[in-house]
Amino acid sequence: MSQLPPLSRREREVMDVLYELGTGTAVQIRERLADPPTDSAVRSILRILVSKRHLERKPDGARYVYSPTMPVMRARRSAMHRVLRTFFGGSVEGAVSMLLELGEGDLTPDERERIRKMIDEAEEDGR
Amino acid sequence: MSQLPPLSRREREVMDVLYELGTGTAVQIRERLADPPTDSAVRSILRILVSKRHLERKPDGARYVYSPTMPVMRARRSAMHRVLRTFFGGSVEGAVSMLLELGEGDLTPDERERIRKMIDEAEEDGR
DNA sequence: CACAGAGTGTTGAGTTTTCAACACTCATGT
DNA sequence: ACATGAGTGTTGAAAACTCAACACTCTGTG
Repeated sequence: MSQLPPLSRREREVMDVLYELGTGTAVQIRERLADPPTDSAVRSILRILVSKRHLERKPDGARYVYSPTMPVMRARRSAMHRVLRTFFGGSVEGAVSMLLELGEGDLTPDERERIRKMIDEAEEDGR
Repeated sequence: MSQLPPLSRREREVMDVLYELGTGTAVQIRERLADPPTDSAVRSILRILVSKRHLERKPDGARYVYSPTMPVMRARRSAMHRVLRTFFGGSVEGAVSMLLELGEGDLTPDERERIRKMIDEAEEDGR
């Protein structure tokens, strides 16, 4: 896929936080970690992630702001693809069904309409 | 969520294989692993996963058959939920859009119809 | 029954992760 | 200028991971 070194558990957790946040400082990231380690532990992990090319960082005044090197879109695609294959045997129908179930409640009529429209469009593009 | 001990990288890979297969022996699992370790390494991991209660095993003649302790449905739900939150900010619409894109090609008109129907049903259930 | 083959269990060691403690840097306020 | 606070970097050691080597168990076949 992208040939980056694999991640340890903590590293993955940090990446998840950053994909959720888009961008963040060491402290912001620490705040979001389950069972948070110390400050310096978080920074060690961040330094490793930078060296593995999973993250990049930019100075912002006195501190650093970290962000994923892999574009969000690609990460999204690959995360969803993995879940689709692993847990739904590749069945889009099954996966959508689960999503609708999860979204039950906070799914507006508006959204539903747009989803219908997307299916229609898929119909046309579909080879 | 379910309070099981966290997984290492290899352990997660093994779990993924078993969720895809449903059930498998040490050798079957090894065959499916990327960059496969030795036989005994796989069994070490399996033993650890059993002790962590992520897997259970049943003797089947001379060998063991391993399977996840967490029901597939629950694992599916939680995997999809994580992706939805982490990569799509909770947006069902965004996630469905990605799925349709991924499924482009092998999505039959039949399936599309059933997906439409699911949305209609979600409409009624929707609180 | 013995033996070959397929599968499993255990041990111990090298490697990687994880982290606390401590030192540093840079702004800001006094 | 100096103290303070918020942020960062480095180190080294404990814990966890990964695995090869070897020993074991079971099943079927001659």
